Amino acid sequence: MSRYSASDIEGKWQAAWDKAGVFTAKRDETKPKYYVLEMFPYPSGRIHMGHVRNYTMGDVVARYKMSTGHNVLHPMGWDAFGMPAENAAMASGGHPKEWTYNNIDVMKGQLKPLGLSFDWSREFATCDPEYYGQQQSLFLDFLDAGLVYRKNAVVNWDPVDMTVLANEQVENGRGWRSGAIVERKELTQWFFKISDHADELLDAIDGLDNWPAKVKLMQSNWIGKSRGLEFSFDVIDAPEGFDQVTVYTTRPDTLMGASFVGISADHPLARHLETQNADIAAFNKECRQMSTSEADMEKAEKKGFHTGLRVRHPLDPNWELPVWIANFILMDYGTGAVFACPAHDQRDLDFARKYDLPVRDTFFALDNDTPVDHVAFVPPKTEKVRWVNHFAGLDVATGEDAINATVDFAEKAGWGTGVTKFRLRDWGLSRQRYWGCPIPVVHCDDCGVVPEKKENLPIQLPDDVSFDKPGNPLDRHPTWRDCSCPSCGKPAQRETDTMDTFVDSSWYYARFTSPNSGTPTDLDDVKYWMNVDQYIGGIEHAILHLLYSRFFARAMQITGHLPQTAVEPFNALFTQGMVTHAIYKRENQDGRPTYFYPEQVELRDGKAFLIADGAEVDIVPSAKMSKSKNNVVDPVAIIDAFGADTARWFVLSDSPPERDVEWTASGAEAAGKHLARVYRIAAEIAYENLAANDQDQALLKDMHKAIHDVTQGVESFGFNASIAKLYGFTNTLAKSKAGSEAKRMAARTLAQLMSPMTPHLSEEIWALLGGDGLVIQSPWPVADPAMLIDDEVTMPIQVNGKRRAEITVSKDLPSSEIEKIALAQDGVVRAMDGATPKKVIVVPGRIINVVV
RNA sequence: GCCCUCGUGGUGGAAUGGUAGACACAAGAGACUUAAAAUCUCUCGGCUGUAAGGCCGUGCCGGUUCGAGUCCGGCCGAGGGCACCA
Repeated sequence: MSRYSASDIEGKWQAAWDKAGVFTAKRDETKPKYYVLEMFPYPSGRIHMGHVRNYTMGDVVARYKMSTGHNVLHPMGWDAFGMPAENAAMASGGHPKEWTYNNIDVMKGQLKPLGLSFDWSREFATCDPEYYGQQQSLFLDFLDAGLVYRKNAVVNWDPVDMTVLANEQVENGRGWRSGAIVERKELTQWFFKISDHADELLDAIDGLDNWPAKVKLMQSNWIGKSRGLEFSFDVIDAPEGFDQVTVYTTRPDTLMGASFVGISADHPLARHLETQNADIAAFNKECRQMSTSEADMEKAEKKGFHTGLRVRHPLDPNWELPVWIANFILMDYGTGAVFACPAHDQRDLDFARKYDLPVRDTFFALDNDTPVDHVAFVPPKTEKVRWVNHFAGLDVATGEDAINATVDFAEKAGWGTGVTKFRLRDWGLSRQRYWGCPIPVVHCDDCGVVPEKKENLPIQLPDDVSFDKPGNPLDRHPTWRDCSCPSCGKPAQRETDTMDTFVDSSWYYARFTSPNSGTPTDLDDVKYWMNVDQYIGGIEHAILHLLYSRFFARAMQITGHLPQTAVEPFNALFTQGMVTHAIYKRENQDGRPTYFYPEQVELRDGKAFLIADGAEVDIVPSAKMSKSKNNVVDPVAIIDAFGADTARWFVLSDSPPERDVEWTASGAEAAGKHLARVYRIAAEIAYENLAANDQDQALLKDMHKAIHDVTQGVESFGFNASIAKLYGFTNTLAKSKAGSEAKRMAARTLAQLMSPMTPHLSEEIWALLGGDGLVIQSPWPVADPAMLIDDEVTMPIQVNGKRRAEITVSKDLPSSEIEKIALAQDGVVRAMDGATPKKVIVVPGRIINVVV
């Protein structure tokens, strides 16, 4: 009997699957289709544990669905545009294209040995001209349908490198290369009109039954529908054209607590004032010297500048409020102006205290005049509150009524309007970078912005570009921009901006259904395959990627690229947790950190020491694995040492799939040992002589329980639970009596139940035990419900909630009998200490609780 | 700062409101072996007790309940997202 050797069997079975063509998806109207998709990877260079975890989970689902009679589509491709390729080109002088395709080769070579059930015939990379050409075609259709438009928007601008920076390239307000203080700069950019669909995208969340609740909540919050009041303050001694300042508030009930009006530094009034007043100009400039990241803005010190202007309170013409420019007010949300109520908003309160502005109480206790001192006090929807308003005096109402009453009053009096607003902003897709999909439009002196003709697509990226200086090389390419106007034919210039890489990943799922189609999608194919039945990916994509994809599905439906039935792209979503690892770092003298790889570090007594110099380094526990932090772990070593099945089994074991998992090196070896044990047990069974017709009932019962539990685990993404049951079933099998037909059948069933997780080993032992054909093509075993019921149940007995004894009784025994037996138990009698029970709770089959 | 999530033995984790710690890892003891590896068996939350048993225990404080790891409120800590990282 030979030892288990992964390297001997894994290649063999992968070849067998290829030969049988089991993973090549073809339309087949006679079978139910099942489309399982994992978020495709960015080709960063090497696969990491997160990829292995993600694709193994998808593979389990895909293989399980194949076994249950589905026609499965399980494709794989590459999200291949993006900044790292340009960064690499700048750092080491290569070309982004070469870097990207090399990485794809390497990573595909690393993925292949895992034996994943991908239909590789559908593979594409988003940087393939065939793909981004179709994306340009989609863009033109969206443009035609009014789903895209141009407007000004701010970007992070590095004044030294003269280039646009991504938020991640801004470090403490400075450009990552030049170290220059970053400025905000306005550029004309392209936008998708996602906000037109805000309400619908929000409403449709309710129908996403198989999405995680937290993702739905995050999306809802992100879309951020709010009801509020929009109204204007009259400006006293207003500058020409600025008679009023319009504000939006979701808390009109706090209007009597107003203490000042705040406007954004980008507000038209602020922009006007800075032309009149150098101090205001300086303050606004300071406000604009801030990253565009919302987190940075919110964390920055709250600062303001009194404009000297005053406005009249709408409820009291004699009440004047000062107008301040404040650095925390976003021009992009609402009207770019707010009224501040420091009594009920922490940020307003901080601001008021800093600049010595009044704090006016608006809410009071029901029975006395004590103000509600809670700064973030939101009146409860259903309970009544006492609050100050100027149209009805001190009044009592529920919070909701208070808000509605103010809106009603404002509308009737004619100084305000109840409006619905969304936090969701339109999606800016323009990027001033080379390695992305060119936006297929032309700028003509006579005709303005003109869409490129479809027959000229794809507009391909030029290969002869240099990355020796920062900025977009398309801008400085000698000839690429030159073209003729698609409308008038005169010499014109191409747009040099490329598309946000989120565009690429917003429709790839549809392209996988017909990757070679001459149009973005083939209608027959999308009708058959869409929607994605199960989408699996990282929780870090919970908002942007998923929301953009949902928008794209709608836009593609409007433009006829998806059928009416495919409004939502993903029927079910599973968000896996991240693979995390400690970060080892050391602060340099200039304050910037240096990161070290795990293998450069030695761990002693919970501290980390750099092997090179023996000195201690800082440990940041449990952070997302990230290339830039050097805390990635390479799974290839594990695959090489133990085989694919071990790596797969290992990443599925122990941790619940949705939870983050801290990577530790131990454990892979144990997984390998277990698989070797399974092989050994199966091989022993295969060579046993069969005794006559021996039915091992206990073994069969456990087999049916295993079928039930493993199936349930796989169906509900409880892979760790499935594996725990498989361990238990393996132990039962190992200890069961040799030579029974039942044992052989149980071993074959074990092979089937393990096959989604360890497909190679399963094929091997399936064949060893005389299974028919390939295990991947065998129908999934079905549990016999009769075998799942135990005749006897063990029930704990509690006295006042503390466990004192347990009894084993027939499952059909009436509660009154159970109660009698329970009360007679030694432990129960002792705990009751002579008292008579007040109450005895018997939960049949579960527990008995005696209350004394 | 805002939105979201998580917190259980030495470790990963299990537990439809019903026996907390399943299943594993690590550790310890033993069997086999000349020896080692491999394999197999046993022990394994803390305190206490010869034992039977008892007390404590799911980040902290409080609440609901016959019964709370689970539900509710408030804290503390860690992680993810915050629109140009993918």
